[in-house]
Amino acid sequence: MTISRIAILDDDPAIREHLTEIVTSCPEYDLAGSAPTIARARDLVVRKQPDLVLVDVGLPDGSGVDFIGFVKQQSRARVLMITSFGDRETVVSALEAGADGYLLKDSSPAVILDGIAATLAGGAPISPSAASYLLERLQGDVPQRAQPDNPDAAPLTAREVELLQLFARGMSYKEAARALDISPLTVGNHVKSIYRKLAVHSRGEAVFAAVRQGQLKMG
Amino acid sequence: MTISRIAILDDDPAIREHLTEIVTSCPEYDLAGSAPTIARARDLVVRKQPDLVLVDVGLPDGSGVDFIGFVKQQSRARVLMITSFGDRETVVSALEAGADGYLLKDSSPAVILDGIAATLAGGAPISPSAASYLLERLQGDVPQRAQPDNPDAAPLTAREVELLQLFARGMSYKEAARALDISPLTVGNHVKSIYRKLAVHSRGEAVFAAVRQGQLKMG
DNA sequence: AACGACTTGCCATGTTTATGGCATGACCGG
DNA sequence: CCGGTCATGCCATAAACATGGCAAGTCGTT
Repeated sequence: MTISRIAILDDDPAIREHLTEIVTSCPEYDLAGSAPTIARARDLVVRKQPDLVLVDVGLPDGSGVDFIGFVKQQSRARVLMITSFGDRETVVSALEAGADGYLLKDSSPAVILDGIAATLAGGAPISPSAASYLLERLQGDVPQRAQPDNPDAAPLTAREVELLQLFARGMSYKEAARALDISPLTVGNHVKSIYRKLAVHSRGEAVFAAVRQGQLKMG
Repeated sequence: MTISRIAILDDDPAIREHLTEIVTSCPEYDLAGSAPTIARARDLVVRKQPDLVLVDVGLPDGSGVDFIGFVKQQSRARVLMITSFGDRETVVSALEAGADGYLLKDSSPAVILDGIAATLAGGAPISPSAASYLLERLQGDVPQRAQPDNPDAAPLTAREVELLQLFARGMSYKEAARALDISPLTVGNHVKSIYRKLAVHSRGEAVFAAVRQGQLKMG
């Protein structure tokens, strides 16, 4: 594993130093540079092409959020927000802009190091209080259809899902049977199971129910 | 601050014990109970009304994901997933179903304790590798697979969509006809139009195609 | 070894679909 | 006013489907 090169964007000298220490204390990270302003950070990113940029939000010459887009456009660097701004607006807009993680500044050095490692590994470290805004979105979009719970609960078997896919693509019993190399009569039996599990009585209803429950994906 | 009461749902006795130790080692948490199956966990949640439930995904009698809805419906407990299932599908569906956090089982006891505290405090602890799936959604801006566009492009009429909805809910021609107060024979004519427009030959295929094209919504 | 599940196979019967063609009235844009 | 689309209606038929019951072999779990 090669050494990862990290850049820092924060206007507070004390915090820059703090982050610098955290980064350089780790043998597998080098500091590619640190900048107090977005303007200088642009330079840094373009010239040094770091692997990861730690970004604050409140900068003298603008918001760190606006800087994210630049980074993503000009390099392949990952972006980890480390800031004290924990409001919904900032969190969501930063992540929408392409940030790969969002840590609050009260995070311990250990958490920050973990976060850096996770980001470089393709993960997305997000402080719990920030993540809750994400969930609001996700859950808000989907108004919670809680199923009335079939008594005969419904995990379809692989075979059954396979059949539903064929039906969704328009196959008849006979065609599906040929596709799976089984008897059309067996297809009928699988269909019985599917109908029982989904509590339905036709292929149209079954396909719909399966899609709704996420047991049948579209491609 | 009163003591928080926590319940555990996990089929592995060793893990139950592990989590029990973590929870009870902390003076501000009590163990409200632990269950190896969804069935027993339902009981637990209803009777003890814990403040937080730690839930695994792979249970003998179903997926922990399906259990989330029950918890949310029957109590005000928060739900923290602690599982080794880190795949996109599971993560997203769990969080959509209402989970308040998602930690992978390789998390250290300290991380789990932090996660429990954060969840009870209204936060949403999410392991970085799981959170990356959330960001995909947010940043992906819904990539919207572009359709190859049928030559006989297909805006279904209101009537046709109406019919498809009834089919998706399992109605036969006759039933749909009664529901719409038209002749079953007319239903057949609408079906012909639908099939032509969607280029399909069965209700199953039609429902699937319509859902995929966003012309048929689920509810 | 026994139990449950998934998968496979068959029979039989009544119902429903899929698809062709043909026709009327309403309505809208050119 | 004419052409097109929409919604409505009817006839007919071969094919496919929905559903019941029955059974054997392979699993993994108990």
